Amino acid sequence: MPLTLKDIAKIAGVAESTVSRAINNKPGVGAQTREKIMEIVREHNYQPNQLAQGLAKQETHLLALIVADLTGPGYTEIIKSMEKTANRAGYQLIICNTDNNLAKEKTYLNLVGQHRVDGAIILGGTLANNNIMKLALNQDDLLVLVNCMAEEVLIPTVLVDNARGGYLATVHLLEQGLEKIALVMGPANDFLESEKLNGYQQALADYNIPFREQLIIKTELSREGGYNAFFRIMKIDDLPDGFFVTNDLLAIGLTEAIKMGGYLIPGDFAVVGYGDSIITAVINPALTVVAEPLQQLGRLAAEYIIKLINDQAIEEVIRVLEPELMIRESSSP
Amino acid sequence: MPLTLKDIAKIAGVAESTVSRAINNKPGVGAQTREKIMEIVREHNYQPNQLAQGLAKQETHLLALIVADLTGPGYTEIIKSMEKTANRAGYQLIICNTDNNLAKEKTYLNLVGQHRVDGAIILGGTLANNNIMKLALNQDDLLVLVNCMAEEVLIPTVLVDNARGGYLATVHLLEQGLEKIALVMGPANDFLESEKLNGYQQALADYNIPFREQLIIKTELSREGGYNAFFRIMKIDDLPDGFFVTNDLLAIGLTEAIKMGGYLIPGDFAVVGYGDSIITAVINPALTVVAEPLQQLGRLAAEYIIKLINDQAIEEVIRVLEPELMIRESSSP
DNA sequence: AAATTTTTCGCAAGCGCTTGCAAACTTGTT
DNA sequence: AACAAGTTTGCAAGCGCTTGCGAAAAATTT
Repeated sequence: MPLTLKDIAKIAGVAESTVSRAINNKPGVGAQTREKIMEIVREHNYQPNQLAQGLAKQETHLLALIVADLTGPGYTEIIKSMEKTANRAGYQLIICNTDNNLAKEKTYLNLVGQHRVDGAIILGGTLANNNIMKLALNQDDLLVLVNCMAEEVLIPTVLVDNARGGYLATVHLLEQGLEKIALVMGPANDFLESEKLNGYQQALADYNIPFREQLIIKTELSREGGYNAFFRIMKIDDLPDGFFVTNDLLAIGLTEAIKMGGYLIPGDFAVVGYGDSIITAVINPALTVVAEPLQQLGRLAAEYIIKLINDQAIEEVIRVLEPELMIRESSSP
Repeated sequence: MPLTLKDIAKIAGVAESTVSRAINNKPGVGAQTREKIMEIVREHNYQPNQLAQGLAKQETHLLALIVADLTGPGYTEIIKSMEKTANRAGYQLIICNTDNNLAKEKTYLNLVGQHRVDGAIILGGTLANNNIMKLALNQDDLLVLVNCMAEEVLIPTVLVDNARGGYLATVHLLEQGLEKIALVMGPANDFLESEKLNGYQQALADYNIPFREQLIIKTELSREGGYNAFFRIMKIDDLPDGFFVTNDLLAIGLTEAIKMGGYLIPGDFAVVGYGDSIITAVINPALTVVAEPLQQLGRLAAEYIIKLINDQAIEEVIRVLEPELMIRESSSP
């Protein structure tokens, strides 16, 4: 079994408290004493027991990362940068994949209450606008939201301006001279999705193109959803000339369907996707997309929660990042 | 601040020890006392402080997931199932992304020594065959390896039979009547990669096809690597008629290069990839691949480490799973 | 050289929980 | 009714660390 503080103290011939202060380089230890202690610590490769440390200081240096589905688009990129930032500040991330399962969500949210973690980050999903949140808030747990929105309550949040993203995508298509732009999106009860719709509508308005309900296809966020969406839209009278697709899986399905129908991209239909996942880059043709600053999302989220833990002020409680249009083949003139 | 055991004890009018025993449903508590206590616990929504619990019991119920790069192919799928299994057994996973950085690797491996976690899982990467491992082993830390191999030392490991995978892929191409099969792979110092090469050679031997060194292209595991590999191989005298590519990024680059060169897949060149990532499924043409049982990998790894922690026996210290060939368009006759 | 300030260090309590052991209480047996 | 055997409960120590406070030692002042 490993050495304890007490052991080191005995070896050094000083009190535990002195060793503790030396290690955490706190004042109140003489220079030579400190050096002697540190020497012994190095020599024996002593590692403080973080559990005991945590208990004494009432902190775990652990953060819960609550996410509905780890395999979500771009999540690993976000998480990587989150982990990096957290780690630099001495925090670890623990994975909480909820599978959209209410019971698991509750359990995980409880980690904060159990003093298992110092704070939690909720990444994506619809958990945030759930009534669970209120429970969590009662016990003034520390939370940060990433790429999702809480209703009613105000929680520090980092997200991308999806309305802007929708606007950029739509304007881009309009600028190509297209006027009949279809929007293929996920369920509208998802805040992120409805924002994209807003951006789309705003763009149409700015270009004086009338909004046509027919051109909006709401479907599940999957490849099949995208595939079927195309054939659904091909049944309307006045066919579209361009597509704005709000999700990479949808985009894959849609492009497959278009090609299956014998049409050309961007010749017959221009397509703009959302999210700069590798997938949208490798399909043929490479998709023009609205790209999100994934690393920044992760970094900011980590910074926010750490600030919260350390009682530091947060500049903007709702931090909105700008998306960017990446023009590739699927929408070239 | 939340309630403690002491508070509950006071409310119930019993000793702390009794509450503790009741909560952990240990024997030695009368039925009615237990019920009364549990009632109070529920009513006040008491949650034991896991830090204190851990300190007293000398366990954290935390597992370190050490991975070189979270965005690795199929990793999220593995991790998801790992997390699920661990969670069912009451363990949490903490993310340790090393970025192939030696210092970070050391730090993370130390987590075990610091009593920060009960055990660690190393996923992929080349950390395992590093000399760091010996350090880790000194202190009889609990480790499990997934999709990587340790040299010299024997550590419980779960991996896919990559030789078999290479064999399956090559035989499949041979069965299509092809005889000049190029192998595009990553660095051969990676055990997984060299195993695939072994399988490839075995297949050739079984079909009495002479092995030609020229047909082996070793490159970095990236899209560019795959792209360049094609043009490198097109310089040899006797051109190949099929490709076995050991990595999805390589495969993307390679197929791009082939198409760029004006060739058809599978008409001019059949291609078989490795790893059933969504990427290989969505590119055109959809790639025939050797698929790995990702979920099983994750589940077994979690089971292994938990067994180790609980001093239970592990059936097979090196557990080898079977890959499977998924035939799609890129290799159809 | 004495008195004062400053620095260095150790004592002991405490963080919230578990657990061995002994005390108190049941129950059953003769 | 008395005692053995078993059950239920509480006491107290301990897990490894931090930290406020007072004592001892060193440095500074007069």
